[in-house]
Amino acid sequence: MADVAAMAGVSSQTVSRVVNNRSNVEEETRQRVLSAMRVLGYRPNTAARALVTGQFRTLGLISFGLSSFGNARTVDAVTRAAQRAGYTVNMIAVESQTEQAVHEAFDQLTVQAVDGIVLIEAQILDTPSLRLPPGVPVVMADGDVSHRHPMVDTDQALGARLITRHLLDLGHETVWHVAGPEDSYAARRRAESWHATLKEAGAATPQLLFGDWSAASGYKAGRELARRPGVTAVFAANDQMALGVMRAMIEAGHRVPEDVSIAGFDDLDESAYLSPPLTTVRQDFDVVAEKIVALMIGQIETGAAPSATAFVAPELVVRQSTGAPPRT
Amino acid sequence: MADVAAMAGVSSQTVSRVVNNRSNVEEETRQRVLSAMRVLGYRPNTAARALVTGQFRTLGLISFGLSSFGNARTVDAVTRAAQRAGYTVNMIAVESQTEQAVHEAFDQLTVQAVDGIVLIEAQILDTPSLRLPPGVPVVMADGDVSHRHPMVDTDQALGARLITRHLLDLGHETVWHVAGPEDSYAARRRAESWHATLKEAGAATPQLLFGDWSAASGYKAGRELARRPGVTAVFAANDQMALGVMRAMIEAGHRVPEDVSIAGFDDLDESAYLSPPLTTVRQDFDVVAEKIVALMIGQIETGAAPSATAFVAPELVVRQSTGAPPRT
DNA sequence: TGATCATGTGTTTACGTAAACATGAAGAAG
DNA sequence: CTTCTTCATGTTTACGTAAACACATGATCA
Repeated sequence: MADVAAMAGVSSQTVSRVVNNRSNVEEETRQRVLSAMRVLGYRPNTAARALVTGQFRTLGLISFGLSSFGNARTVDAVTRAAQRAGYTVNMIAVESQTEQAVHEAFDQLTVQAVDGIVLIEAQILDTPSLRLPPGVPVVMADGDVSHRHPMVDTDQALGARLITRHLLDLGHETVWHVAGPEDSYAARRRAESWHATLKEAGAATPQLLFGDWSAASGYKAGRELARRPGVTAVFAANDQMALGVMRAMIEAGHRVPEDVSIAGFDDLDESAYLSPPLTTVRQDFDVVAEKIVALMIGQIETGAAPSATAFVAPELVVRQSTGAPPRT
Repeated sequence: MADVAAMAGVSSQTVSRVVNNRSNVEEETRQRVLSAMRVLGYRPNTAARALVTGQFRTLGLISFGLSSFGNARTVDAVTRAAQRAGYTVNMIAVESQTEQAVHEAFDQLTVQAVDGIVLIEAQILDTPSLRLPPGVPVVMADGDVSHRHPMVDTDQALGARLITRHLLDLGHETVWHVAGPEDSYAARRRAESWHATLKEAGAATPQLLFGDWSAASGYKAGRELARRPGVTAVFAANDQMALGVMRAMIEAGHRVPEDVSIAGFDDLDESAYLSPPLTTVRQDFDVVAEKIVALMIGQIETGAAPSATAFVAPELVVRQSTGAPPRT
């Protein structure tokens, strides 16, 4: 910076003003500084800048890994949204979903310089015990509404209702559900809404099965369901598990959708090309990410901590894995 | 830090020594400082530390998005490997795969403070024109061997050979190939190896089809192949495209694998649960990531720029989507 | 015994930037 | 014509840390 200043024949403070686009610099001087910057290949030193401003223009992102499609899409979308807002994303993948691990991640991020933290796919943690570093804004991309941090999420309840109603409307007497892990808010909300929708419709509420979002766990649940007579409709809490259920059903000799209808949740890019193509609920991850980043930046720049909660509506996508129940 | 020093009755320099685990601090003093740190909730300021050391303990990661499974797995694995090595990862998702965009990403990362840059899924760029900022180590996770940067990758050629040989050994006269995009090194290497393997075996070398890694593009290619008589074996350059090909074949009334064998590349978690389960080649992303990070950190800490290239062997996974050709 | 050395600690300084304050010149208002 | 503004720019300082150097103290060696 000193070199640039010398070359342009101004003080370093003027260079700083040009770099930060301050108004009170004469156009001619600005040009002189800019060309000196170009010639010398000047790059501002983020560390020094952060030291003096206390801002890093970086968001911390804590997630539980990218193997689940939903997480990967959310991480991707948040990263892009943050970039558009001029922020960089510092990602931390937490191995196990324990409070201890999340805690360490927070520590690492606040030690590492971030202006705010986005927590994705929050498992159900004893959050009061998570003494988060004060002063660091947090936004959750899943989690309990009662948290003292703003939260943005797909309207899981609406999605589950849409898919359950769709199956009931096709004439199925009831709908079985393969839920996500018990300690996931998203999984819980989907399951609760499925249950409520069945009750509203006066349908029986079959026993819940649990998976861990993976196709393997869906397959396991599917084998159990395949053995059970009278199962004509299954709603899996995500597409990966739906895929596993479908495989198990087909292996057991059931036809989809003639003998059993199967629906998922997420709408992977691949889901339209499964055999048969999967009926599912599409989440708009981009909109969720936009809102997360907007809330985040609002908090960072105003200092306020709005306790806002935003839900984004998902959309039912009917394909060929669901149909009318077999006539008995 | 000054507060901690005052509380422990030492100089700030001694606190610094404790924080950095220097040897020459008396045990008793160390304990006094540590407890003062705990009491005051002291967190070192990364910006100040980086300013004075010139190190950020952060890796920049440039990728073209997480929608392709291979990328997502690589990003995930690199992040975890970096974390184990005490580094944080700063992720940048490049929208379009142009030199311009990659260039901007580099700029953003060097302005943002990183010690090194990992470039994933490098498209074929006119790299000489990419005047990368000097002094910042770069490791590529795909790309041309001739680059002046170290590269780590799965042995694409071996993988393609394994799968092509597998299909030939089953008795197929030849194997069709749906390649990834033309400007991808990985896609090109897989296609070249497929071609060479066919030639070695004296088999015909059918016309190449191209996709863009997505299931949709695989479906499109599959519809074309389904119309063509005599296609008994298809090797798609990744599992997502294989899925699309499979769907197209099934829609066209071909049975898999009785009429046509289909194989992929990557081994998604889901691939074992497709109908039928997909024969594919498993890449060991974790090992690739480990090597990337090791090379990266080696460069950062020694300052040397080894022009190393490491290939990680993939593994053939035979499932039910491939079988003997139909008897004519 | 004195010189040399290792060890634990303190003091001073530099890192690169932006905020706060200071200055001088040109224009506006009275 | 004076005084007050406004604007463009320069000067000084602070941010929090670690490196470099300095200084005691006690141990080790010839």
